[in-house]
Amino acid sequence: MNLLSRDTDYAVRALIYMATHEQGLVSTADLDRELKLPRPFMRKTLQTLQKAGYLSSVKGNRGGFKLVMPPAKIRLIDLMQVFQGNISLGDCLFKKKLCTCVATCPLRREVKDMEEMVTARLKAVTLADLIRNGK
Amino acid sequence: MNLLSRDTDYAVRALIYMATHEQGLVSTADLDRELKLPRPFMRKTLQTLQKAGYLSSVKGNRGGFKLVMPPAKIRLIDLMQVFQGNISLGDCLFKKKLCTCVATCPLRREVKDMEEMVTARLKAVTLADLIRNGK
DNA sequence: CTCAAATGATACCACTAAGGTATCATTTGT
DNA sequence: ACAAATGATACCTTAGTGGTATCATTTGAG
Repeated sequence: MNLLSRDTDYAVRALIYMATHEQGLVSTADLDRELKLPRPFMRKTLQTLQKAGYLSSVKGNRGGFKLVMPPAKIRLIDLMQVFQGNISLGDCLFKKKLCTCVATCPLRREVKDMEEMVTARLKAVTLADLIRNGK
Repeated sequence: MNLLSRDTDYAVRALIYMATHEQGLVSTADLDRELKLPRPFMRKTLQTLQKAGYLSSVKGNRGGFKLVMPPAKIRLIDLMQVFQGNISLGDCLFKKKLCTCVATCPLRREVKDMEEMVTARLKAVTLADLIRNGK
């Protein structure tokens, strides 16, 4: 299982790079060179980050992306939400016709508890934290 | 996302039923009637539980399954392991050629920490706990 | 002015795992 | 003898993930 999807992972890597190399615009090609990640995928990821308000973009030759949000304000949980939707550890099973059985609801309660622990942690972690811990 | 797979969920339901209705053998048909779950799927699940040592089985007419392990010894994490393999929140991304980038390893560390919180909790919960909390 | 280099938008593709079904063989109480 | 049960196993369908391709548009540099 994976708490983080590939999108989220790549996004974090890209953002860390951009935050620690403040030299104007960074293009997909640059990131490809630096991070060795599949280029078209990364491109899509950056576009998403731009739409979500983390990056500004400049089109045309010598164009690229630029980080426009301070790393301390970029929470891991928000990035996950952008790429993976709402975080939940007990997704679909709730919606279905299951859980009519009272006896198993404690199971759901357990899962819900764990979900809260995890989301609390995710809310606390920012890009700035990740950069700090990486040094 | 789902911490528990359907197998695990069904298994828990079945085991709770069998633990709280100690009346000899329980057949797939019985469980189908009681829990309203897809019968052939449940059957496969019970066979797996049998192979894993939680149930004994009797073939033939009037046959069925019987719980052979005390609920207090049945840990949620073990059931999950049976149906879902080793529990992990940061699976595949580790194995790949990623994570060469030092800067993002703090991300992995975060995930690992959360994974430890969750597994600690899962280890602590037994079928007996779930039954107790359901009353 | 032209062209290459970049993003915007979007459609498409392949693979895998999860959830579920079907079938045939075997056993056994009635 | 037969129906009712499990054992074993193969198959199917679907959705999500990871990834590619394409066309349009913009723009700095020669």
